[in-house]
Amino acid sequence: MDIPAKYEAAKIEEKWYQYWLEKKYFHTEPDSREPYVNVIPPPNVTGVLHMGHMLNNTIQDVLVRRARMLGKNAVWVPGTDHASIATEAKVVAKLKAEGIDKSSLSREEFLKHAWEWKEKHGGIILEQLKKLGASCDWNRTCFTMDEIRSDSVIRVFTDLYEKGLIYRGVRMVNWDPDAKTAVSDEEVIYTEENSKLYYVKYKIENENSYVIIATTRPETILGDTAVCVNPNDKRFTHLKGKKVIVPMVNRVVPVIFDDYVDMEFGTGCLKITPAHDINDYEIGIRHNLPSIDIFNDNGTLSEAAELFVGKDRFEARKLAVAELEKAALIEKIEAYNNKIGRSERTNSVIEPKLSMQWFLKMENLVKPALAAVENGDVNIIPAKYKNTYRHWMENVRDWCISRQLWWGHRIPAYYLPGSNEFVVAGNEEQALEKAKKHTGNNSLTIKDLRQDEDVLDTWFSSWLWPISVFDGILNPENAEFKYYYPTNDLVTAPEILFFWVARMIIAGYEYPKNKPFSNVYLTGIVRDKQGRKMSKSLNNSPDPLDLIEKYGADGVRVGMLLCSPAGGDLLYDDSLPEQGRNFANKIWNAFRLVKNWDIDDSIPQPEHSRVAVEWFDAKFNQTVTQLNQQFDSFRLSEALMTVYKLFWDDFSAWYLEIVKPEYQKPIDKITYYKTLDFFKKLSLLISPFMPFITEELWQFMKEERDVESIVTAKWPESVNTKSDLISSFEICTEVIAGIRTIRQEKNLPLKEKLSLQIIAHGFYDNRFDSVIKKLGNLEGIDFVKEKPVLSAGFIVKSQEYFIPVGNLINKDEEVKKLEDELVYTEGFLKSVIAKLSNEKFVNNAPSKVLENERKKQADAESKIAILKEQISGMKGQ
RNA sequence: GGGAGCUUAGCUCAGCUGGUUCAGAGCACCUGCCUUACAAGCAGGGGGUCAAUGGUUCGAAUCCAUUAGUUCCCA
Repeated sequence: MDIPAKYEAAKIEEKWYQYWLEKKYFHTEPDSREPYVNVIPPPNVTGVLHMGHMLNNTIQDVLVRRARMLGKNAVWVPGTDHASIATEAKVVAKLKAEGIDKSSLSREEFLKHAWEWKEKHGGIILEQLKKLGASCDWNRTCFTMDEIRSDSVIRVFTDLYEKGLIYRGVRMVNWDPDAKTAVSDEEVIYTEENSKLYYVKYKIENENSYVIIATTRPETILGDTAVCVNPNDKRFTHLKGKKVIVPMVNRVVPVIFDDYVDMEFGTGCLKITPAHDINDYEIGIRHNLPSIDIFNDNGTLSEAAELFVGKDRFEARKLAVAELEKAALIEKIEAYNNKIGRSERTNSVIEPKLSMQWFLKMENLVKPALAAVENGDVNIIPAKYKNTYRHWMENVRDWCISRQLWWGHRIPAYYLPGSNEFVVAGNEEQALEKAKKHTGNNSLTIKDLRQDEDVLDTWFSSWLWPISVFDGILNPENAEFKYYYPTNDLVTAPEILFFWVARMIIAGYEYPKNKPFSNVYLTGIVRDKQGRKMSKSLNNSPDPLDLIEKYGADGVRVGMLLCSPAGGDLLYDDSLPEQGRNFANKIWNAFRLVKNWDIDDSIPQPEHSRVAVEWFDAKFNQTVTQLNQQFDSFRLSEALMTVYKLFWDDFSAWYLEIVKPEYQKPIDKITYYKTLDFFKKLSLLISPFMPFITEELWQFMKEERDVESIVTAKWPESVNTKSDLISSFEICTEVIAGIRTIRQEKNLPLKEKLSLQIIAHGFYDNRFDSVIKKLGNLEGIDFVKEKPVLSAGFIVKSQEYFIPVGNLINKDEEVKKLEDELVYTEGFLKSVIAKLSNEKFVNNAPSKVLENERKKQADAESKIAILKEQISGMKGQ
């Protein structure tokens, strides 16, 4: 057979992926089997694959492929998220580049552009996932804004509204003046930035004195409605009942007293701007202060500011400082570091702003979701995130679900003509009916109603994802939903534990009244070698597709998994996929070796091959048991390493080397077919991690396989094995290593046959002597009573081994080696005896531990005897 | 400021109920090999006061406390 010496992933990956699709191996329908369900965390519809996706989707694919091999009806539902803010921002930017301003377009016109953009760029990421080998059921691909998903969102909104859980209210929100929308707390990133602290003089009314107030935002002085001090602050007791004059606008405002003020900060005297600071807002409510909103939605100053109207807030700050300086109202300016919140999407400085928003009451909704994680119905991996989850759920605030955008699910609230009253309904017709009933005015038409301009937060659609992908909101009784829900494993990043995971659990208990999934596997964050998060702005993220091209999808998958324990960050380096690629090459070459053997029916199976088969069979079965445990506890990195070592160390370095016939000699039939069978079974274990190369090999194994594709093959059974054989083989490997070490130390050529002489003490296990003979390249193994002259030796488990090496022996060196070992062993024995003569230890330690210590003592004592004898023997020579 | 976690070999990490899995793995490193499956390889080897201190215990990487460094979440 002609198989190239280097494995070339690029040549086969595309072929097998197409083959899997044609055969519809990834598609499932409900049947009598147990389902295994995984829904993809929907990537942004216009996004491109980054390293985080690679990690996340590799893990999902490994889980899904193994479940499929376990005989479950495994389905992985793919899809994309409309991602309101991110997508709208991209469309706005694209239009801007074409000279079109969003504000010049109607809502309908803008949405037309947005949909065009989605059609053009949407789903690229899904095509990229195919390159990775993701075994998604593509027929089930969903989009959070397709018909079923949109209708589900609207249905849920109206339902929650009718339950009294959705309300409209004025709230302080995080306003993004660039995107002109409110963003959630979670979407604001706070960082330390250099700014300035301005000490401004406020004149006390009817007095010729001032209070000094430190502020980082002098432009907001225009919105001040009070000055506040701590009631315990003795410096300001004289201000009781006084009023001060706000600079620039000369507004007279009261001095109020509130515990909130930190006496240590600044001058201990705080200006209160209820419209533009969350704490001021709360103080404002407590003290019944008016609130003056001085900003427009785009961050420029409004008419209410009186000064600098129309100027940008940062421009206004400069102007305000100049104005204050002109009036000699600035006492000093200090450099100051403070935390500035910026929008995750636009990087614009967040403006706290009072605005009318829609909210979902969370207090009661979270209760079953909190309980589910506490009682283990939903299992979070790693468990440390349970604490974080609990903390958030116990301190949950109402969810601001409206966004001032166009791309998304428009809020189904319809305002009555000339009024702020509204009805909430699933569509215009229903809204009209409700409006007529509400007003008693039957002449109303659809045109009289005005739908709310806002859309819903993106998470308000993705929180339904595990339900809505099976149409479980609109048709909760449908057969698919009943079969597939609840799903099994959710794999996602810890950063969206709250935005998404927690809310899905909430929705699960509110709608189908059942958990959305049983396990949440939180991956780490992919970082670069310096520990920095991979990001576009740092330009430190490799393009996943380049990596796949360079190392093969299998290589990249292995690379991602090798270093990613659940919840631990992954410090990415090119050496990782390289290791994966090397592994693929190793597998490839092992296969080449086996497939190129000539078989001779007439030769009997050599003894060394017979025991090797017996041993590897035991080792394989033992490893499958271990592997299953690792999978079941989501220790995927460890599982991969287990398979890696089984193939590389046990199978390639030991088993194949034992059974390998001499150059250009044929192999016996029994060993050949046994080896191919091992290869087949090893491929099965490797295939969830490396689906492409294992499929390629599978196709070469036409005679051995029972199904056409490895995708649908059965995961090997684990049977109980003789661990005795495995430990016996370990001794054999130590003996071989001992021989090899002597060969290397004495510079004995590999081709020169040596003889091994053994002084046996007690029972000598000879089961693997044929193996020792072959791999040690020995001409024979003899048992002797005394140490042969001019020989180098070693001890394994109180058996003495010697290799006669003629004059190459350096007596002094050998004696030194033995003496070193003697010193060590005597020290060891001393510590064991100390333990055993400690009465408290003997009385308290479990018998198993005691037994072990006694065995240690016996072993050490016999070893010391041997060493002493050898040393005196050497010296006597 | 409040909360949670982490610190084990040069790097990334295991170490699950305190005791033969107790100091481990992979990579990297060093030495010798182009031994006809694989140099993307083979064989051999070195390397750690388990962050520090104190405590509990017959026994601590493992449990407790304090400290230092670090990461994340919330404000």
